Amino acid sequence: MSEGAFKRYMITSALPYANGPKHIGHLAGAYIPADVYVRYLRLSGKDVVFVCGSDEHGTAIPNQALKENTTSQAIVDKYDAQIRKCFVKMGMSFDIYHRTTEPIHHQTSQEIFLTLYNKGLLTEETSEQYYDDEAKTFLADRYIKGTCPKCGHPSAYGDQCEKCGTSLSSKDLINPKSTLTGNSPVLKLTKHWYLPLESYEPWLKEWILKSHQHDWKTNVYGQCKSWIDAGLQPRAMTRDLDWGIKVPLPDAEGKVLYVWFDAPIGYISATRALFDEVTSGHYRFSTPQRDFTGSKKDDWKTYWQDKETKLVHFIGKDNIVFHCIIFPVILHATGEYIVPDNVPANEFMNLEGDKMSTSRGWSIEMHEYLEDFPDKPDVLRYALLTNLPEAKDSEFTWKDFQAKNNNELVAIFGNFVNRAFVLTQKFFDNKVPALGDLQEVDKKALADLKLFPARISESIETYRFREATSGLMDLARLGNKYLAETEPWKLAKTDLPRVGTILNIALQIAANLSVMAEPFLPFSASKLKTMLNVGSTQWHHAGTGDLLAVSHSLGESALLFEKIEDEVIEVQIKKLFDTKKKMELASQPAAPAKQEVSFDEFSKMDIRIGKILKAERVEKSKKLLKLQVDTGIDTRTVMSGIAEHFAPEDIIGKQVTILVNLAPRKIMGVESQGMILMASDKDGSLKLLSPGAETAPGSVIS
RNA sequence: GGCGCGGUAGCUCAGGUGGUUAGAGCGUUGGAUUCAUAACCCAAAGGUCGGGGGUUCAACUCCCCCCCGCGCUACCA
Repeated sequence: MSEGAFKRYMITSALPYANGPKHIGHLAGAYIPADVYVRYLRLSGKDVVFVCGSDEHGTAIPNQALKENTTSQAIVDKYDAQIRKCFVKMGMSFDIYHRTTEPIHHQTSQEIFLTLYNKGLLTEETSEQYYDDEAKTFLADRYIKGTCPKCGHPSAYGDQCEKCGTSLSSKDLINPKSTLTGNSPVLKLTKHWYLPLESYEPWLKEWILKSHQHDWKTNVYGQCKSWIDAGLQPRAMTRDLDWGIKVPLPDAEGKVLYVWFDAPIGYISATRALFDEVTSGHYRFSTPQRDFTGSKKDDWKTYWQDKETKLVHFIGKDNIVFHCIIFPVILHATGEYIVPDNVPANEFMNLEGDKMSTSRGWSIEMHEYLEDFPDKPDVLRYALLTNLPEAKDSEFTWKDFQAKNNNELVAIFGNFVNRAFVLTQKFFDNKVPALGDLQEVDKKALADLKLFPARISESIETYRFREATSGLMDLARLGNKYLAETEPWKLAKTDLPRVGTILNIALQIAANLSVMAEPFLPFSASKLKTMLNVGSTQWHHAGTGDLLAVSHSLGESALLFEKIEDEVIEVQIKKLFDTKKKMELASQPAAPAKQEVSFDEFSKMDIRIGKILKAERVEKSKKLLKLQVDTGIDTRTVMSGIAEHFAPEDIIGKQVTILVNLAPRKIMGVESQGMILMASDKDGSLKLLSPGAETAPGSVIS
């Protein structure tokens, strides 16, 4: 459908899962592009509602609560607050940021579930599933490990063996264990309600494969086609869990709606909550970005049920099936709702050569960035926008971030604006000078300027945000080039009116930048408007050379962007590696157990407390220290490979554990008579084993 | 394993339906300039478009095979 066919826009960004902090990859995937799109639509005078909210159900929430030793509610409260705050600081212009734990969402989800149920569109099925008695919960396949029946790999997951690649069902596993408690789970009967996706295949084929073949992105279309061609299966819409939305049926005790059933409905609930709040005046979650005066409580329906509404979901590629197949089928099946016009899913953004992962400590989390760069949300927006993973996975590096800031935002955009301001202050008392006769170069600049709004619009409307962003920067380039060609600073002494004409045009370009930058760099655009002493201007006014009237007084000038020094970037890179190392230490499993030994074998070892009397480096050796140790029995020489971990002077006088009856051995020409015992930490560092309190040398360890 | 998306200059990436000398930004080198946050402006160098076959007057683009990365399948944007 063409743009003109729609009366209003309903825009959603993927609901972030409130089980942990979100990182810049999430911003690049579903948030910044959506915000640019929405800000552009608003500037263009379109009727648009933009919603998001925290996704707070699902099994991972109680699991995270277990990990942090708290309640599920506390987990979602914590991360909802954190994510919410970060989005505000990043300039995300949601009309509402809601929560799926809110009653209105429970109500909406249950209503939709019941609509499907009452229409007879859900099927009931009873099956056996593994149950963990101690955790009192049914176990998803991912939470069961056991021996692979094919290759014998001892820790295959319930859904697939990672060693041989066979896809499994948890019931195939030999000796299954719950990953939550380590217990052997038991099989229990349980009833669930399924959505028979396969019966919507004809409709999906018509809707996606035929009507959206050319306007959906290839990655999205291909993924959908793959699902549809493979043949769809019934999918359970309920789960056995005590955290979530109760299944609204009499015989459904202890069952909740599947999180992927309720989460997308969160978009609808959020819209409902928005209109509740703007009509009642009680603002809890909404931050309306436009005037909703005259709206009615029921207006949310227009945005979700009227065919003239254009619905667009911004998501990451991992969510494609839910937003393109399952949720649309739910919406379609109700017979009441519209389905998305487009789902411009992005691929993933990598970081410094590796996948982003919060659990592996390899990410830049929103709150961390904002703590370190509190006044630079636009710089991150820009760095992400110019490198969005629109067609394939992309790569974020700190050096690139610095270069984008220093070479583009500062050197091209900020610098152009500054040049125009400084010259105007110098020669025209900070007032917009009059426009005289136009020369070829002026006409050319104005003609070029005129092309920008349409060019950038075109990119945004076809979801090419990277291209749109570079279009904006090209406008600043145009400004710089214009100044370089006209060289007003040379003419000041001979032809001031001519200088006025040039600066008038330069300032008009700056004013255009303040309008067209708004979707991309909202904070800087607003700062620039203050500098120009102008209010907001609609998109369709841009492209002209009369945004500023002659003699209009400019406001106080300031630098729009500032350089980021090398040291600042080095700190960030170091921080990244430090965090990664910390997480590795915390998550690395211990080495597997060694073979069993008998007590007799163990008691052959003569392990004692000793005291280091002397320690010196061994020449020509990097690793060895030559130690004199008081073993209680005697004083003996021990060669120990610890020179990379301890300085000799630091360990003199330390009590250690020593194996005294190890066969002597010549090392670097010196006979070593025993072995100092060490703990080798996960990062490879060594730790001395000392008694908890001063102990007499020679004390036997058993 | 099956399926999907990618593999294009030193780096990060564009190249909708095959059509003149394959593009941008950054980086590099050279020039010009000094109003400006040592910034801007101009120019050049730099690519057997992952590898191999095929279709065609013509292939980065279409088809087949192989290699590599990522994703989905299997609740992280």
